[in-house]
Amino acid sequence: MSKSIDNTFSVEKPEESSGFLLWQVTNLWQRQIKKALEPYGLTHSQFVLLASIHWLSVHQQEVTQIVLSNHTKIDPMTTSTVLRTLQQKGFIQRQEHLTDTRAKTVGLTEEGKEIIKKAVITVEKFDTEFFSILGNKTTELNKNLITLLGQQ
Amino acid sequence: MSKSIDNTFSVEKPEESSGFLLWQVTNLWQRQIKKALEPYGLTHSQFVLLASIHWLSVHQQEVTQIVLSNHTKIDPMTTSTVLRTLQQKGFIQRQEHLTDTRAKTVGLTEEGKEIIKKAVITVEKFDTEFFSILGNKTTELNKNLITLLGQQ
DNA sequence: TGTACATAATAAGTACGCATATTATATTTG
DNA sequence: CAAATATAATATGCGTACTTATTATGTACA
Repeated sequence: MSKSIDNTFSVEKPEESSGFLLWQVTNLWQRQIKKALEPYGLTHSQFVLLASIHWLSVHQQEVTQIVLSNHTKIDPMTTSTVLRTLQQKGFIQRQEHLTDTRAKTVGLTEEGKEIIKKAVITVEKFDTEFFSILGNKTTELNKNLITLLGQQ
Repeated sequence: MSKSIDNTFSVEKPEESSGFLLWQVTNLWQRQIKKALEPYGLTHSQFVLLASIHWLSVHQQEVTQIVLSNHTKIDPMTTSTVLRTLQQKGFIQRQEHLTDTRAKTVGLTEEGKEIIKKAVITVEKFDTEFFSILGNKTTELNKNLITLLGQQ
């Protein structure tokens, strides 16, 4: 009683696997946010790190690369690389940590502060638009995503 | 009536922006599926392309790189690059299209067929586990993701 | 028929995202 | 205190993911 010639796939439409959908939506979102950030000369990862530095600076004493990595879930190596780029661009400064000489304290420059404030507005606007098609289901989506993140 | 020292962010917890959540969940998923596919020596993109070639071969006459690109939403350049790797690994073969000499017809080798059948089982199992924490909310998530994909 | 436009594939280049390994320094524990 | 262990940052290298530009070929239409 085969429904099709081939039985490799357990679903008739592999396009409807959650993983495949998640991956495709993220790629779509990434592609679009990349465009939205173009005027600022920032990539998405650069934006996330700048925004997180800003956020953490307001709420925490010392912002190290590891703290940033944990907060953004960008792996430490990528964090290091991206931060160097941001330093070259003049948006952040890195100095030795006061007590832990292994660590580096990261902070925004004035230029960095200016650009991230504008970029955050752009990204928040973009995000609202991108997810607006869901209407009140957005909360539902967020809840499910948070649940999935909870798996670690 | 400021709730915090800084008002750059419109939400108190930027961690709860849909975009940021989506990106983080996808990164988590990618990291884990990478591990799940390790025994096959396949990356996720390679898996997606192999699975799509298999799927489309069963349902369509000629599978070209553009058809694959449209189906997977992997951009044409990346598709080209990844397919070359898959060819080197001996999982696919590329030959000139019968009527359109610009195009290349892509097909699985016997080895490719064997490995993708096993890999699909692994990935479907992984996906089920990864999203199982959502229980019956998975349908809800899929629906929302499909809606978002509909934006193009 | 020829010319404008579209399409398929790829070259070259930038930037993640992650794995593994290394260096330097902290911290823990016997 | 010294040895074992953990942690912070980075060098190196692979594999996407995408941009812009190029080559070659197909198609439409005046």
